[in-house]
Amino acid sequence: MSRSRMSTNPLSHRARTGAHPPRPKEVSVSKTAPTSADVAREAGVSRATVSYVLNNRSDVRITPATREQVLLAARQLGYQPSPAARALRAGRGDVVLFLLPDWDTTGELGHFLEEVGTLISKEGFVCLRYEGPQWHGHLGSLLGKVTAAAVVTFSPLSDADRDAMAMSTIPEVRAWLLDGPEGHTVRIDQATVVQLQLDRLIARGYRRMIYAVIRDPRNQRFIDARVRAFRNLTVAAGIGDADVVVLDGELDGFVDALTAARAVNESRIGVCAWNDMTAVGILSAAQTLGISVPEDLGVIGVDDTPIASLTAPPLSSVRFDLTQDAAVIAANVAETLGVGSKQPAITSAPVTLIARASD
Amino acid sequence: MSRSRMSTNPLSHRARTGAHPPRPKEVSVSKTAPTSADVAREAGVSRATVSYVLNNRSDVRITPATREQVLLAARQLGYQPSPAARALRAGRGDVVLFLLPDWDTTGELGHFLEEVGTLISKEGFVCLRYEGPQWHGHLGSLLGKVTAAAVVTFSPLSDADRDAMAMSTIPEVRAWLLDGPEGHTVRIDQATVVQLQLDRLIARGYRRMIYAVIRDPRNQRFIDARVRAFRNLTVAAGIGDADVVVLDGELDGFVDALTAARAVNESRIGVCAWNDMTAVGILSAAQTLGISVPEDLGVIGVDDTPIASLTAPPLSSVRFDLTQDAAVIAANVAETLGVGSKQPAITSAPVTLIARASD
DNA sequence: TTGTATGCGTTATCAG
DNA sequence: CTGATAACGCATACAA
Repeated sequence: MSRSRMSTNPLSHRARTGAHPPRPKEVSVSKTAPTSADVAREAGVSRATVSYVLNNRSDVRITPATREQVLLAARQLGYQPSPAARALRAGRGDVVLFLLPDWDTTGELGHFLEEVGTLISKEGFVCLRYEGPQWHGHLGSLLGKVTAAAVVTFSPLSDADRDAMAMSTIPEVRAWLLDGPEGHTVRIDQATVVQLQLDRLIARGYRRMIYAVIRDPRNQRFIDARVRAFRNLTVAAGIGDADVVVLDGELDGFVDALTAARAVNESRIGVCAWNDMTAVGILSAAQTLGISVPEDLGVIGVDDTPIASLTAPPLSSVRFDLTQDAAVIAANVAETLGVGSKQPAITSAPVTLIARASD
Repeated sequence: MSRSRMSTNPLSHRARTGAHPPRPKEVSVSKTAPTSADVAREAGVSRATVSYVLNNRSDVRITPATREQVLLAARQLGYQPSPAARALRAGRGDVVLFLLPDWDTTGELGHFLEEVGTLISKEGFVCLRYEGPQWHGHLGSLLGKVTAAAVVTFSPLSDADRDAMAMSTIPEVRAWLLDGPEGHTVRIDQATVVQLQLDRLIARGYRRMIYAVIRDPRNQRFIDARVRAFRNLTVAAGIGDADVVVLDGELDGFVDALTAARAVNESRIGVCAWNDMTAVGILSAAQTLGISVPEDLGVIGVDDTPIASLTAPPLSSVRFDLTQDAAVIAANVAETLGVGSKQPAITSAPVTLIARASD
């Protein structure tokens, strides 16, 4: 564990800590935030009374007059309780930390996160995101800087991070969209996604299938799961002519792949695309080669992104809805935090196919 | 009287606190995190010494032996300093809060945010994002829950939020990508983006221009700025036949718009698209209508997203690079935090056109 | 060089 | 019902 105190200059942040310098206690415009003691003085009561009023506790009875005094003083001074002091006193903060993998948080996943955040905020907590690849391996440092009430992870942590997490007393809530073996975690069933694509293509008369995916290390785990599902499902469906093509993000590669596939034989090809962008590449390659969609080739994307409505022909796509899962995660967090009331049943995300013209 | 009664004795600290809550304090597996006092006891030194060693202060000299003792004890106990206590003591926390508008943080903007985060983390702070539309109007509540060292805003705050910000003692750093009038803030010059599109199209021989944009309230301010630039620039370039079409995200609308444009006359049309997705719509509409690109119609997108390489033909696109701006913002934050060393010159984001086959 | 005492702002407890 | 006061964990002048 890194015990380095980082480069924080010990002198600089002494600027506002009034340990030494004589503090001019004036009601006038001062740069230091007012404390509950200031409010108490202004209202002519004790600090305890201020605390009682501001936290409006039901087990203590305060004279309405006193209460008003306190409220007024607090408003006048613009009093805001110090989160640091509260956290120190309470033993935990009000921040729920989202540890996001290097995923694309646009679209459905973004909604999911927002939904969870909204739900949790109802319990008086605030959800902050730590995003990008930067935090990997530095979780310990992070936890040393922010007083978190809980950490929500969306994928397994690295060894170092897991250790840091275990070392701390902060609870981890797992919202693993992929890796959860069972139970207390959300699962998007990747096999269902592929199955919907295949079922549709089979229903439309395709007998020859290709799984097309753009190489992307960020999503490797998801990709692996889907490819596995594709292999299993095609075998189960008795489709012998199934293939997986891995591409990089250039049109040429798509054209080549399609050319090669057509060279084998000219039968109609059904393409299960990893996502909508991959599907766009397939459509473009087909156009380039003069292959007509959906007459000679069908393609179905995943995610139902806005672009699916803008291709020619418009793209059929599989979408999943994480709304229910958001509620599950929020409930898990609430329970972990000891503020939960209800416990929604565990559901798996509804997955549906949005049919458009690409087949 | 009782004032003098309770002197903080490092030894009695634990022993005598058990007045009310009988807290069993064992060295064994306890759920509470170890404190610096625990480390001190374990190492057989005072709390001050522990603090000195752990913050490795240069103005105090510690016996190497003692230092090792402390370090060892800290490691053994898995000691992690409490952020809450540090924040309370220091008067400010180590969290820099990014207040993100409801923007798409994929692509270049995402890189920008990561870059800023990485830079700031070098100064010992951590950047957390508060994302989505949810926080608008609730900034006060947020600031009451997290001990932030600074808040970085990317667009103007609402009145309520601005008041809350002003009420607090937390400094606001403005990284307004669009609204900054001048000076201390980052600016993506929207006019330059449009200019690059137009220059290219003019160079390729187009004399009739259309600005195409997909309706999106989230980006309205950016859209307005670009449309304004388009109008000004086409007038300045002596292009009389310039038009702006606002679409929603369905292919039909694109087809209709292009049909209408071709109905006026059959001259070649240059399309400045709001972004790559809009450009995809244009390409699809052209394909649907049998208009060949780039022979009869040219289109240039913005953002140079991965999809630009996957259309048929591949899409020319304008990209901007916010790396330098990230450094500027990071420096601003550092300066505000009083930890900054250098002050990079203010630059505006380099904007370039990536030429592909769509013209 | 190390130990002692104090305060940061909040809340809980208990005596008036 | 109110007032005084003890912690929470850390950092640091100052004394030894």
